[in-house]
This record gives sequence, C-alpha cells and structure tokens, in this order.
Amino acid sequence: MGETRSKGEKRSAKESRKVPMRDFSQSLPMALLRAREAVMRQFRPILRQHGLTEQQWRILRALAAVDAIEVTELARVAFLLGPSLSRILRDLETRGLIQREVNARDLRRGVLSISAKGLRLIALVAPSSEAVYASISERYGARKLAALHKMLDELEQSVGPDLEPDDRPDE
Amino acid sequence: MGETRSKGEKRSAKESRKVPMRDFSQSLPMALLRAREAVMRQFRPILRQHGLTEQQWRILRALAAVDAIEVTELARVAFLLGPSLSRILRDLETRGLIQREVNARDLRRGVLSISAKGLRLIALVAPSSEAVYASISERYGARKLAALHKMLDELEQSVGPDLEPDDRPDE
DNA sequence: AGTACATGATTAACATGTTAAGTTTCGACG
DNA sequence: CGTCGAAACTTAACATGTTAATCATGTACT
Repeated sequence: MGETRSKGEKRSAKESRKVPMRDFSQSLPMALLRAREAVMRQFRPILRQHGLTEQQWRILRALAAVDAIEVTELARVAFLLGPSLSRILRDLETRGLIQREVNARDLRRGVLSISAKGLRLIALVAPSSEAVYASISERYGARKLAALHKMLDELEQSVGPDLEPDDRPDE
Repeated sequence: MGETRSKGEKRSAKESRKVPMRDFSQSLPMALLRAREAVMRQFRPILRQHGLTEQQWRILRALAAVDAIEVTELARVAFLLGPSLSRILRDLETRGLIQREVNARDLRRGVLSISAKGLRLIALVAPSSEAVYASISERYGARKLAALHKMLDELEQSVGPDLEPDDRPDE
C-alpha cells in the first residue's frame, strides 16, 4: 500500500541485493498465512458488521451444529486453545449468545449450548458468509478447491499427526 | 491433549447428533489454519529455544537478505501489520539484533538493517530450521509441496488480488 | 478415609492481530 | 511562506495466540 515513488526508484537499499527475499515466498508457513489472509479478508468485514470476530463466529457455528458440547471438545472442534476459548465463552455468555451448565456427573466439565439469540444471529450472518464462500469457490474453481482441501489435509497428516499421548517421542 | 479414555467412549453429548461439525472440516480458512499450525508446531520449539517468536524470526530473516530496508517495505515483505512491526522492532532494537536510522531525504522513513549479533543468531538457528523444512519436504513430497505452493498462490490471486489503491471498488 | 496424581477449566503474563487515532514530516499550492 | 492533505510511522485499545501456573474435581490405590 502506498508507493508514491515509481518502480524505477534507484535509492539503492532494496535493489542493492539480489531480489528482496525470494526465500519468503517459498516459505510454507508464509504461503499458508498469505492464502488464509486473502480468504479471511473477504469474511472479516461481514462478521465485523455484526460485532463478531472470526473466532467468535467459529464458536457459534460449532455450537449451532450440535445440541450441546463440552468445553474441551469445543476447543478441539473450533481449533482454539483453552485460554482463548475461556475468554471468548465468558464474553459470548455475557452477550446472551450462548448458555452454559455443568455436567452433573463431573463438575469439572462445562456443557455449552447456543441460545435462541445466538441462532438468530447466525441466521442473520450466514447468507452473506455463504455468498462469499460461493464467490471464492466459483472464482478459484470448485474442483481445484476440493483438491486444495485434500492436499492440506494430507500435509497435516504427513507433518505432526497430532500425537496421541501414548506414541509421543519423549518428555 | 490427553485422552485417558479410549475411543469407544459413550458419554452422549457429542454422539447425540450427526457428526460433530463436518462443516468445519470443509471450511477453507479452517483448513488453511490447521495446515499452517501443523507446520508451525515443528518450528516453534526451535525458535523458542533461542528466545525468538515466529514473527521476530520472519523479520530477522528478511533483514538478513538485504542490505537495508524501510519499515513499510519490511511490513510488506514479512507480511506484518504496521502496529505489530513497530512493537517488534522496538524489542529487537533493544536486544541489539537490529539497527535503525532515518532516511536523510525523508525523515519520516526509518531504515533498518540487521546487526552482527543478529546475523550470528540467524546462523545459529538456520540449520535446525532448514532441517525441519527438509523433513517436511521429504515426508510430504517435494513435488507435491511445489504443487501446493502453486495452488496457494493461485488462491491468493483469484481471491482478493491485494487491491491497489486505484482499482478499489468503493470507499 | 487419605493421599497422590490426572484431568477440565480458568487465570496470568506476555506477544501479536486488528482497527482507529495521533504525530511528525513531505509535497503541493495559493 | 503558510496551510492543507497525504504519507510513514507510532500509540492506543481491545481481542486472540501461546505457554505456564493455578484451582477444583475425579480416580486410583493403599
């Protein structure tokens, strides 16, 4: 953003070497981050209009798909760490978008469910959200998108198979 | 982490519906996030051992590849937002890993470069980092990895082409 | 029962993401 | 030369990421 100077600038700092950071374009984490950002840039404004962050939206969607769910399980499904989840749940509960109880058989476990208000909010946001997703799918190609999903899954598998507590190397 | 219970658990909350959130696995942002996390899980411990965060490492790498670079340009290359970059630069400068001056022709522009100490740190971390990358490349397949990179780039292009200030729809 | 350890969840502390507002410096223009 | 708007950062404020520590409850074992 903001190249007041034209490309032919001869200041000397960035042209003084090969190409400024070809390395980075080849960094896998960076490539994934950039791609994700490009996608999220489409969604964020929509969520923001409804006072939701990306993570809050993930949680509401997750809760909407089940009858009830425990905190740990929600963390796994929504791919959030415990501390983040705790803070967000506190907020969502305050806003009346979700409800929480405790498992009678195990008082440590919190049981969560979405509220009517939460469901109404989802119904309000979903159309725009799905429209954006449809647009992406159309522009990129549904076939290609499916292939990408597959490759990402496989990457996840070949790298860190999310070690079970048993087959862990050390520690 | 920590499933003491075996897979056949019949607690009831999560089995009470179809499948807990098949939707999410199909969410593109989620898939990208999960893949990236799987990859980063391999790198974070290494960086951490040297007192570096992922972003600090990105900045050092970027600075190491050029003679000097301005703040805005660094933000673009390292894919960081201005505010984050400001904070990190302050810290890295305090630690003596980078140096900063000001462009004599334009006092608004800060000019950054890596210090000898910063270069030594990079030389120290790079081997482990590259070993991890090689491992990933081997396990996933170099060919496939290249294909993934290509698809991610194309996704970035087809979705939000990083609008230049001119061809912006509205606002 | 009593102790020791594991588990579920929250809190703490620090770093970054994200948007808005503020500061300083440029550049153009009257 | 003054001022007005844009540009380059920086600060501010709030939300999340990340790791470690804390708390309460469960479980197993003696």
